[in-house]
Amino acid sequence: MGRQPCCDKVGLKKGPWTAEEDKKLINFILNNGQCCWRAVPKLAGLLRCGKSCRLRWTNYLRPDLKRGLLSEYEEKMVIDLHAQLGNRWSKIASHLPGRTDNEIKNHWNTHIKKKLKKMGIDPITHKPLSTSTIDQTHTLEQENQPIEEEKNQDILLAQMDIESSPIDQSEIKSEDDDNNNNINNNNNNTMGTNCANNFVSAIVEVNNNGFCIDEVPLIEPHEILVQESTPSTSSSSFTSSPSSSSNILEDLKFLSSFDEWPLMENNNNNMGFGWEISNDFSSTLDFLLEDDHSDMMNNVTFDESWKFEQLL
DNA sequence: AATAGCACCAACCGCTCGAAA
DNA sequence: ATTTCGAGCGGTTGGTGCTAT
Repeated sequence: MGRQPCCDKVGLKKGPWTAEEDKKLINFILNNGQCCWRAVPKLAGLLRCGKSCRLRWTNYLRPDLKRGLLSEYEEKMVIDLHAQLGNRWSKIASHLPGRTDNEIKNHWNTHIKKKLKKMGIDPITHKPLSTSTIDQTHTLEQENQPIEEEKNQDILLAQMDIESSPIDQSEIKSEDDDNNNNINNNNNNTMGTNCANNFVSAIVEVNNNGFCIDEVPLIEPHEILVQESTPSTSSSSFTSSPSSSSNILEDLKFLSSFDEWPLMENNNNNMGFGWEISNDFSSTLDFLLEDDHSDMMNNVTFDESWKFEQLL
C-alpha cells in the first residue's frame, strides 16, 4: 500500500528559495494563517511541495525567529540540554525561543562538537574522552593551554557531587518507548549522567567565570529581549512580547533600522552567509514594510500573529 | 590567479506518529 | 481495524563562500 508522497514532485522546484518565493509564502501565510501545508503551494502560487514551504516558514521566515550565531548563553543551554536530552533537537529548540531545531542541530554539528572535542569531552556522552581517543590536534592544543585544562579538571572534580537537573526527567521518559537509535543513546546518556550533567556544569562554570546555567531559570518567550548590541538606537529594546507590542509593523520598522543586526555576532569573520542572511532578511522586512503590504501588517498585532499556529 | 579543501548553513529525504476518515 | 494524510523529527546532502597552498 504505502503512503503517497507529500506532493507530486514532478515539475516542482527544489533548492534555495528566491526572494520572490519568500514573498509569496509570507504574503499567503499573513493573509491566511498556517493551514494545510499541502495546499499552501498551490494557493500561494508556488512550485514547491508543502513540506518545503513549511520548512521554509518554520526555519527561516517566521517573524519570531532570531538570526545570527547562537550567543554564548544559548550555546551553554544547548550543551546542557543535549547532555540530558540527546539529539532531540526540537526539544532542545523548545527551550531556546526564536531558535529552530535545524539551526541548533547545525550549530551543534559545526561548532559545539568541535569545541567539546577540543576540551576533551565526548560530544555524544558528554563524558571526558579517554586520552587515547583525543586526537593529536587536541594534544598539541593542550600543550598550549595547560592552565585552562587544569582549571577544567579541578572544577570538574568539584562539580561531580553536585546534583544538577534543570530538565524534568519525566520529559525524557514520557515520550520515548520507541526503538530509535538516537533515543537509545539519549537514554544511555540520561542513565549515565549524573556525571555527564555535572561535567557540563563544569564546562559552563569554567567558561563563564562562575556563572552556572543550572542556576538560571529557563526563559519564557515573553521574557526575551533582543540583545542591545546595536549602536545609538540601543536605548530602546525590541521585545517579542505580545503584551508589550501592539503592532508588528512598528517592530519590524524598528528592526529594519538595523541593517546589520543579523550580523551582530558575525561581524568579525565576515562570512558570506552573514551577508546572505542579512540580505534575505532585509528583503523580507522590506517586503513587509512595502506600502502594498503595510496595511496587512498594520492589522496584524503580535497577539494575532502569534495565533498563526502557536509560533513559539 | 587558480584551485583544492574546508566550513557553514539551508534544504531535502525518509521515517514515525497521531488524528481523521 | 485499517488506511490515509498532515505534520514533525533527525540525519544527510548540496551549494556557496572562505582559506590555504
